[in-house]
Amino acid sequence: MKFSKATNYALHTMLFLVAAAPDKHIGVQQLAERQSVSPTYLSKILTKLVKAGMIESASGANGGYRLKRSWEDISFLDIIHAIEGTASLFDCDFNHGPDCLIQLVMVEAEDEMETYLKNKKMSDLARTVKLSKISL
Amino acid sequence: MKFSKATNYALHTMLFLVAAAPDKHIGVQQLAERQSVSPTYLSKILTKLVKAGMIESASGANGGYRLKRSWEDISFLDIIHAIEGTASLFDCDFNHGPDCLIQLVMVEAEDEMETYLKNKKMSDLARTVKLSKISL
DNA sequence: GCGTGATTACTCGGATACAAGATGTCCGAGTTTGAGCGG
DNA sequence: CCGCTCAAACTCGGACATCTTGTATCCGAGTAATCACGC
Repeated sequence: MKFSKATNYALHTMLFLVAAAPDKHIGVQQLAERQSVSPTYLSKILTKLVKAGMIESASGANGGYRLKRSWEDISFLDIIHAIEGTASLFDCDFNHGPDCLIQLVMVEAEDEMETYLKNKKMSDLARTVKLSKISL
Repeated sequence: MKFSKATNYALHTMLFLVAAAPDKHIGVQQLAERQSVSPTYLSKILTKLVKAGMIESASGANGGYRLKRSWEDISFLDIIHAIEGTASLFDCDFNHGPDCLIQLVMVEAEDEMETYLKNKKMSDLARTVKLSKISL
């Protein structure tokens, strides 16, 4: 039970894009270098974000990744779901029927976390970054 | 990012003990049979709960597991922590210094879930079970 | 100067390798209960 | 009826096998910009 490193990479990449370059194409190499990951691996992760519609990629020289138009509303939850999938964190696959009390509690708990993450927008965070000049 | 099956087994076992037999020793075989797990594997899981001080084991004939005296206050979180460990779900192990904004958000989100789970006591759930006669 | 082709700098996607953790099994050792047996 | 021994039922813990998943690399293919060259 841990968030994967891939999620960490995705979150940091998105925060960087939102805070530093909302409209420019940034090459995977540059993005990977900041986080000490191999470019090919990061590319795999970012492909998921592309499929989720948050960013778009341009191939060829001077290519790279760029935010899509509607990036203002992207939340932490969006990114996490894109990387980790949307499946429930807990499944009681016994045959108690669908109303396993434990399952209900766990799903509730998960919802608590998710609503928090849903309300945390990347753009809010980016504003904080700019104000306090924190390095990414 | 998923809760392990072991957590599921642990939660169900605890709920069963609290709801059905708060003071008797129950053999691992019987507990394992209910959940279609091998007894040796379940025993490994329950050992963790023993070390966490929630239940105690008695060896020998008619042995088994039994709740400890102070079982009234056991929460979901206690059990989950005993099985999954108490480490944070997310760690940004870059060298941004300790105040990585993303890390802060994720820890906050985790706290949301944990406080919910901390307030869900097993004994509350057991009461519901008895009232509604739901099968475990 | 202008089109055309080659080169370069990129991303994309599949195949593959590797490591770690979750899951599950096996077996020997220790422990308690209870039955059997002899005095 | 009492006490001793022994077998049975049980848990404990370590060692091991297996499976899945996360992490990462490699490479061939495709694509867009740019450069070079010939007309």
